[in-house]
Amino acid sequence: MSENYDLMKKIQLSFQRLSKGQKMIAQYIMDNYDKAAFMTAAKLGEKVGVSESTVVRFANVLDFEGYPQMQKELQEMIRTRLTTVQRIEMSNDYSNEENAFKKVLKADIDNLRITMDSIDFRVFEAAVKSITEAKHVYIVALRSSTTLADFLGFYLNLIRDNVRVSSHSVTDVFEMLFRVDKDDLVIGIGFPRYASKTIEALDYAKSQGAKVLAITDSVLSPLANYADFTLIAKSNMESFVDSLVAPLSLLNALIIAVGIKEKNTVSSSFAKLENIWEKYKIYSYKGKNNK
Amino acid sequence: MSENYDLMKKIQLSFQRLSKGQKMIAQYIMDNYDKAAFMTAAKLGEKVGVSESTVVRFANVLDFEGYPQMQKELQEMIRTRLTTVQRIEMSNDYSNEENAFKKVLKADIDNLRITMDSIDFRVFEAAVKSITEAKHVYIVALRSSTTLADFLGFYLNLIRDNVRVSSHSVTDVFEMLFRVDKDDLVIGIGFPRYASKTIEALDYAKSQGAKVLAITDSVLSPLANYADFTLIAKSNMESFVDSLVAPLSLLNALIIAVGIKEKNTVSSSFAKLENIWEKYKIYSYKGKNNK
DNA sequence: TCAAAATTGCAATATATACTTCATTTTTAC
DNA sequence: GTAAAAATGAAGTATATATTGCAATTTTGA
Repeated sequence: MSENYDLMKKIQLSFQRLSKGQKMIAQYIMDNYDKAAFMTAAKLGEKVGVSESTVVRFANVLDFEGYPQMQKELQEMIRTRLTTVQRIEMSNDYSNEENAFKKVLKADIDNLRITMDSIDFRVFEAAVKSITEAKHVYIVALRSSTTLADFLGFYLNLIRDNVRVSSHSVTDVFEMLFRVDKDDLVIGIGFPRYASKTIEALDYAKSQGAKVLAITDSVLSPLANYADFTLIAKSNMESFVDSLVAPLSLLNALIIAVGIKEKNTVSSSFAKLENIWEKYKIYSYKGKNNK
Repeated sequence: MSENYDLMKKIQLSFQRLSKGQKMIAQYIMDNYDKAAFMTAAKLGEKVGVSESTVVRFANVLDFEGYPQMQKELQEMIRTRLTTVQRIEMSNDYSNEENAFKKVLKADIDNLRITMDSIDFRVFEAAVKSITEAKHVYIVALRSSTTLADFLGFYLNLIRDNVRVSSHSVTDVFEMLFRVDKDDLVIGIGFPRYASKTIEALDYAKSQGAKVLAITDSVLSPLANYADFTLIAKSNMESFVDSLVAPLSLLNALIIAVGIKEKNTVSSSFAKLENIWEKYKIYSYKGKNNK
């Protein structure tokens, strides 16, 4: 995965022995390589507050023959960051099925990006905390979201006790939530079209004083109304399939965050978790090699 | 999602009324904007096989004052494509939990990218074809992969009849496959650590002459040994959680491809599928608006 | 605190890049 | 098939950009 990040490394390695002005240039390039790559020596100097000459000399210090050579490497770096994904986006050739396939994956990548850029991390942190602190955790989801609930439940159960998942049959939901109280957390997962039973379940949970975490696709989602915390993951897809890719990734992050937090806690599940980590390695190793 | 793709649109709109040489330039820029953005007029001309003058005139035709102005817009376009994802990759700041969260999503984006870049599309096409042509489709998956199987089964069932999914209990698998024959397709989904029951099931299916499609993480996967087609989706994750994000996206693509194919086929399920598309729109619309 | 060394900015110079003219070739329309 | 119109490339010119010498300033180390 690590390609030719050589220039950045080079700058970092040289950083100590640079002059003050050159350090400013180095810092700017590291923080804004995407802009710097397109600037002339003069503009870059102006931006940093240093003369054109200093910029040129900076390039020399880094063993470049001149500024244009350094610039070229910056540009090459940017180019390698523009992967196939973006190229497809640009391409006009939507004719064949291959691109159609790639467009689906690209749409999912976009969903992930948007999710990543728009997450409110304080909410995420609060969600992690509430999962670790709750006496019982209940996961409620219906229709296609059940797959997400199963996944989340599977891993949370490895990490901590008292995690329950609503099964596919609708009548179970309220039975499951019958004893929910203020020390519990109810996680509701729902994406369009939102199942009304899920909403009702969250409503009930809230009325019983339980904490409610909603995982859905928008702050306008009906699930958000009944939630103490709402985590947003995009699920747009230009077809009849609801893409649960971004929500799934969000759950990955959530599970890992909870895992890390639990790992640092002296608790009964600690040894168990350690076990799982260990186990995972073994599995992975065997799995990859037994052809 | 559509930002300032104006330049590309501009080129597309103008395309018809361009001269032959200019069309070549236009085509090159659309296909290689990432390279073009860094070229001088002379180099671009050389690459396309046209004179520097023609390149400059091309910029003029597109209403730019000169070549540098056009180049600037190309560069701006590239900049907007470098999203947070890549910037995090560059950033040295791995200290806080927020970045840790983003790293999980980033890892999933990478998984998707690798999956997208490495898929053998002929296999994908063959897989789609075999799904549409099979008399019965059986989906076999165990452990955490069951969530994927449920998802795939849910949607394939909307599109066509005779789709069966192995449930969570292991004994069911062979009962389910009891009547499998050469006109059937068995889809096996398995990621490390590969469940041996899944492998045995595929082995059995093959011995009965059924077609076998494996969805797994590597050509070296044991599932691949028994498969007629193997679709690869990366599931690497630097933690105890197996990320099923890329596999899920692959299934999205598969489902949509099958859907499109079925849509164009005169068959009993056609009307049903149309119905689903229609339904989806209604759901989506209602879903988004009923606050 | 002071002098040597290093760094810097200005301005002159050199180079790279873009633009334009004009003669030649290609395309278009009858 | 032919002439007018359009497009093109070569070469010269103009402009933008980079480099460097030098004097002024800042930093370093005793």
